[in-house]
Amino acid sequence: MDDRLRRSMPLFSMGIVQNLTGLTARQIRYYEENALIEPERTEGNRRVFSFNDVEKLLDIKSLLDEGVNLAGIKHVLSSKPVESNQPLNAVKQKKSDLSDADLMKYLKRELINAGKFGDQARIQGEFSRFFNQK
Amino acid sequence: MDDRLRRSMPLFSMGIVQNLTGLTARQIRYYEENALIEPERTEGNRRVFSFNDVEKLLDIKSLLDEGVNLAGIKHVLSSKPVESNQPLNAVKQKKSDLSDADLMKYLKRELINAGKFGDQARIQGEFSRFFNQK
DNA sequence: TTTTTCTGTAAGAAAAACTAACATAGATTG
DNA sequence: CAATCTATGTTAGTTTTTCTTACAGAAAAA
Repeated sequence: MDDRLRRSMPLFSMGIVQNLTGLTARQIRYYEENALIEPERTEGNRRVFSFNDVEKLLDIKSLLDEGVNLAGIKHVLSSKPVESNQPLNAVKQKKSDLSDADLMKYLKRELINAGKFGDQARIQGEFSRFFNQK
Repeated sequence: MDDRLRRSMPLFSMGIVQNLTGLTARQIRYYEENALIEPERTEGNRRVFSFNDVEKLLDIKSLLDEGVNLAGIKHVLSSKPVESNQPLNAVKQKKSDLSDADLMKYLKRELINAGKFGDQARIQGEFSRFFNQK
């Protein structure tokens, strides 16, 4: 639960994600169009990506490099060890009587265990993916 | 080292940081103006904040809540990495341009918060700092 | 060959972010 | 007390970033 929330928290803007992944905006939007990712939106309709999204984009990238097409990638991703494919909205639904502010507090509280990020045990996790790009 | 890179990596746009910290853009810019943080810039001059920046902003926020002024906060932040090991004299030396009152506030705060900041945060890493705010 | 897939590019619009300037309540200082 | 300083709000005008939509084309698939 903690993990799912943390990973689906909207954090990164389009520009950042382009830098992080090396993908173009066009590609990223196309993958969204094909339901491979579901970034949140700001009030003004700007995309905001989560760890989950970025991680998926990196997966997509490397699978594309291997010659897998989008249809194949979609299958690979959907059969991936769950963690969380759920966008924040799904969580929001469950807590439907919470205001956004309350949800924020809730998230922050729930994310106490985010220290896992630094753990050796999670060396395959998203952080190493972000920062050990080759 | 790897850690330092990660923590100083530019990741977050202004809007995200406002959400993450609850501070206004005006405040954030003002703190930068006063050299409390040094976010990177995009080619187009937009700020891009690191984990470090966000963490500092959260520190600033909670110190402000405690009544410490920016001058005091500046000193607290600059001495933070070694806060618990630093002998009083060294602190006093470093803070020679602080008024006695400010120094008093600073010291009091250090005592009161001896455990709040450092320990848990140091163990769990920056993420818990982000999301464990109250 | 024809169609589909994936990405590029361009145009126009809107959001987000920037700087600079002025305003001000609450502290601090003389 | 008056003057100044601090920290933040607000507004205006500008620039950057992002958005959608549409058209184009190479490569792969049918």
